[in-house]
This record gives sequence, structure tokens and C-alpha cells, in this order.
Amino acid sequence: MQRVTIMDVAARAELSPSTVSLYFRKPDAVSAAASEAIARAIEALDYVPNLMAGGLAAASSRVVSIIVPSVRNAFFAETVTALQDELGKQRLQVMLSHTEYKEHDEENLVRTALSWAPAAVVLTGLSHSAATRRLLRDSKVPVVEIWELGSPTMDMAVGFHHDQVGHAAASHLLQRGRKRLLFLGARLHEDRRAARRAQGFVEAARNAPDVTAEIIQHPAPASAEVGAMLLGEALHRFPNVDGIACSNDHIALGVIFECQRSGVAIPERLSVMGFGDLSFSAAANPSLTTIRPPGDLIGKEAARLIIARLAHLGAEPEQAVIDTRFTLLHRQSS
Amino acid sequence: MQRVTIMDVAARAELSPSTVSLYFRKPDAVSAAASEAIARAIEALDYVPNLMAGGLAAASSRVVSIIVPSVRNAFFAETVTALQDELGKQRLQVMLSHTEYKEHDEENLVRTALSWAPAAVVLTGLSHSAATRRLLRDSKVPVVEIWELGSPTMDMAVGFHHDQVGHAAASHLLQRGRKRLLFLGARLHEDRRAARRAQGFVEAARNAPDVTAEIIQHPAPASAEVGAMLLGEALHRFPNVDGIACSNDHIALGVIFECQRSGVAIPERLSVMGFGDLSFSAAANPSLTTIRPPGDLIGKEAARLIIARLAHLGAEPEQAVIDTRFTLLHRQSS
DNA sequence: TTGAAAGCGCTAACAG
DNA sequence: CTGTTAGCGCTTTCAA
Repeated sequence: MQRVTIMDVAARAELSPSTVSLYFRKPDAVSAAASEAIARAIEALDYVPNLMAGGLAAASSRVVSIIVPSVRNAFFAETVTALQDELGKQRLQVMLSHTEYKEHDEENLVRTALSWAPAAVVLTGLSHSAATRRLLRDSKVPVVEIWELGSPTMDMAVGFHHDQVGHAAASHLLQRGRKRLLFLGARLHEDRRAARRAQGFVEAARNAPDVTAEIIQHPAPASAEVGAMLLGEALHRFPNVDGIACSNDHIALGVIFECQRSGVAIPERLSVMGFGDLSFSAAANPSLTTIRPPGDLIGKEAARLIIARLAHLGAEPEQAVIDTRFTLLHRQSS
Repeated sequence: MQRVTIMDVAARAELSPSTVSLYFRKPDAVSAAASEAIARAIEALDYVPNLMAGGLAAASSRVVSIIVPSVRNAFFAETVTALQDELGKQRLQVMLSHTEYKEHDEENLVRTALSWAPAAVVLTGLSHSAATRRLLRDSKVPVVEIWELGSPTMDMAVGFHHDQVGHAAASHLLQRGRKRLLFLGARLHEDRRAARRAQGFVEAARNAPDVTAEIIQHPAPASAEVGAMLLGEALHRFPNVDGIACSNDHIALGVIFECQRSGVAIPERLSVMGFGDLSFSAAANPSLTTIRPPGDLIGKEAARLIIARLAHLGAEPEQAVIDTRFTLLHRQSS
């Protein structure tokens, strides 16, 4: 596969391989004349460095391993994109894996990830098996946990508190004068962050006087169809419901469609809100009140932490925890 | 980073390193007794193989590099997920990159990908720069082009013909008795596959008697908001329009919402169809007629081709081209 | 600023 | 089925 090596480049530039190596790693430490000769040789030979050889010799690669529940989830897709963009600027490569919400698989994925002696590992959420923690601790690789804040943190963390999202949703509905509240959730048993939002919602609601709050859930992944079904169940079981928060915008969209079909007026009779601010939410009819998690920012900040850590590898690692917060977008549906 | 090596494992199992190596690469070629001893040693030492060393020695890694326009796009997310699942079963790792529809970046991404001596490279679409083609040809790495069929193919390809999608959409609307057709598209200048769908649509429509067909487009990425805007423009410029095909379901969703707001009856006055069968399409009100591209299947087939090629590395490489087709889902909106 | 030398941890003939 | 022996292509002291 690899034909041209650093030796070939060195020979053509009439320099030693170590100088060429230095040219790649610390360009400033090489004289202008040498740099130019090397650049010319690379060009002429169409040299492609072998990063595996480099990683092996350096005992560490420029790979950042990212493990998310699913890329099909728009939230994580956004974060992965941002991470990739920011890390790419530093010539760091992303190696992606997904657990499909099977936390049990994470350990194997981490083990494989470590086989590449990654420069850093990015994990979603805070709940990881003891073995996973040990593996990562022993490897001494920088770790960033994303999309969830709380305790305990392994190393660095970037995200927000999901119970606060639940609180914010409940507060908003209460403020709109709603008293019979429902949280509609999908796959709450697997999606711990959604479950925490649900919990936070119910807690906050029940602290208010004369307010009831319940959770209705469905085991399937979130989708508009599940949302429509959940609304049906909600109306059946709690005919007086006047405020609904959904575990995400897909569910909320299904609720909107189902309300249209059943003639339930939003927001007059029922206030609806979602989570995610997905691409359709602002354009919906009525437009959807929702809470926007800063998926992009999470990726950017995680990348920043990694890059900073890599820059001060010798120094005392600082255990950064970044709360990115979230934003409530009040629109027509409430 | 890496402490425990294959030598440590060998020592503890009282075998030679090469036997341990064999144990990983060809488990069947190792005796049961040896296997057990090795397994025990691995367990006891918590051994994590160094894949870079392995890749260097073998002159090829178990990395498959995938380059897509964007993971935020549900289509590619689905394919990437399937690829990852299938490749993972063979202990092949996915290294993901995105071009954000800047074809110009692809060459650099391919160059970097090749630095890892990947087992295969997966590219989206068929249009690649001459330099990219040369790089890949010289590297002799298996290449799979996905999500588009046509000519020319570099090596292997899995996808479908996007002009056929356009044809199918036009035929469907014509069959429903529609005569004043419009294709609403987003970012057609960057998304070549959407552009080909638009072309196919117009071509097929104009072949029918008494039928008109036009394309209206917007430079921004596809979203429901863009869809709503495009419908406004469509109604303004072509008040008689009775059939609309959209470059994807996001656009179509925006069209549905905007029609609700403007009191345009779907499908009575206007037939609407999309492309993608996204998660909300079946639950929409009215439910959305759409064309479903087999994103998952594309990933699975691409993985299958890669695995097959890897299994017969010596043999004459067969230039597989797989047409996955697509499915028209007739629902209420038409 | 550049070069020589010694591996990094593993695979891959080949021999036994 | 197992062991011996050379590297894979690069980085990294250490000297010059």
C-alpha cells in the first residue's frame, strides 16, 4: 500500500529522515532552505505519511475516538459534526462508534478505541461501567463526557443539566396558566437524559399548588408516530390535560399532527412544547415552543478542551466542566 | 500509553508472541490448550492490542474510511450506521469524515484517509476530482461509491439512479391527473443528486402531453422553513400548480404546513410528494407520499462488498455495481 | 539546525 | 501447531 516513505523524501531532499520528521511535527525548527527542499520532495514523490508508523513510534495517535448513542439522532449528529470540524483543523481524526443506546456495549467500544492509542476519547453521558472507567483511567487518555452534567465526572465534561430542562419546561407551562401537565416520553428506560428531563419536569410541576403532572411513555424510539400515539393515550387517560412537554420535538410534532386530526386547539386548549428545536420546529403549524440544546456548542467546547489538553500534555491536567446551558424558545404552540 | 504487550501475554501463557498473534488473527489455527492459556493471560493482564503496530506490520489496517457530505443528513446517518454495524462485526473500524458538500475538500480527506492505510474507502457519489481518483487508484485500496449510480464508477458502487427517482415522482403525479407540475428544491447547486432528481422529474413530465413542469429552488439547505418559502413562491409564480415534488421530505413538510396556513387543500387542490420517508412523513397530516431511498440497505451492501473483497484479497477484484432501487410510498398527500 | 541509532508492538514468512 | 527472525515507517533521544 505505502510505497514512498520518509526515507525517500529525505533522500530526494538530501537530508536525513529525522529532519523530514521534524518538518512535519515542528515546522519552525527546520531551516527555510530545508523546508523548501522537503516540500519539493514531498510534492514530487506524492508522499503520503504513514500515520500508523508515526503513532506507533510516538506511542500515541492523532485519533480522537467518539462514542455516541446514535448518529441518526440529530442532536449527536450536530455535535459530531462540530467536533470533527474543530479537531480537523488540528489534523486530528475522528473515529466514530455508536452504542445504539446499549450501554452494555460501551466497554467493548472503549477497549477497541484504546487499541488505537487515541489522543482523546469522547463519551456521551456520565453513566459508564466500572470496567470502562478503569480502562480509561489506566490508559491515561484524556476523556470528555458530553451532553450531560452532574456527578461524577471522569475527567472533563461539556453539557447541561437535564433536570433543569425539565424544570424550565414545567415553569413555562405553569407560567402560561397550565395546571394539568403531562410529559410524553419515548424510550425513557434507555435514554437516561430524557428520563432526567421527565423527572425534573414532574418535580418542578408538583412543587406548584393545584398542579398535577404525570409521565406517559412508549418503549419505541422517538418519532412523530409515537408522539401521535402518546397523545391519543394522553387524551384518553387525562381528558383534562392542558399542558404537554415532550421528550423531544419528534414526539411534539406527532402531537401537533394528532391534535389537528382530533380538532384539539393548540395552544388554546392545549399547550405543547418539545425539546431539540429540530429543523421543522419553527416552521410547524403552529410553530413549536421548544428547548434548544446547544449541540454544536457542545462539540466545539469538547474539541477546545481536547486541543488545550493536548497542548499542555506535561502540565497538571485541569478538570474542566463546562455548562453550556440551553435556551427556551417560546413559539405559538404554547 | 500501552503498557502490556503481546510479549507479556506470550510470556505469561508460556508461548511465543507469534502464537498469540495468530490467536488474534486466525483463532482456528491455534490449539485449544494454547487458546485457553492465551485467553487467561489476556484477561489477567488486561491486555489491549496495539492496532497501530499491527497495521504497520501488516501494511494495512482494519480501518474503513467513510466520507459523506454530512452526518446531519438523515440519509447518510442511516447508511453510516449500517456500515458501522456490519463492519464492526468483522472488527473493522469506521473513520468518518464529512465534506459539508464542498467537493473540493474531498481530496484532502482522501489523502488523510490513505495515511491510515485503510482496508477500504467509502465515498459518496460519483463525482470526484482527477487527483482524488489518481490517489485512490495508486493506493490500490478498495473503493465503494455510494448513494448514486451512473458512470463512471471507480471500483465498486452501491446506490440507485436519481433521475429514475425524478421519473417515478413525475409519473406518479401524472397518474393522479396532475398537469401543472413543480419541483421544489434546496441547494441544488451543491447537492448533485437532488439536482438529478429534479432533472429526471422535469424530463419525464415534459414528455407527457399538455403538461408543464418547472423547477423552483432555494440556495439554503433543505428545511421545512425553506419548503414553506418555496411554496409561497410557487403559488405566486404558478397559481395553477396542482402537483409538487420536493427534493426531500423536509421541504415537503414545510409545504404541508404552509398549505395548512394558506388554506390550500392537499391533495384535493394540490398533490404533494417528498423524498426520503423521514421519521415524520407517515405521521404527517396529511400523511406524505414520498420516495424512500434504502439508506440502510446501501450501508449493508457496501459493507458486504468490502468484506467480500477483503476475504479474497488475492483474487481478481470483481467490479460490483449494486442497484438498490427505491420505493414509492403512496399516502394521503397525493 | 541536523543526523545516527535504537526502538515502538506487531505481523509474516519460514522452519521445525 | 508453534517458534525464530526480520522488519513495517516513523519518532525520539542524544550528539554533533
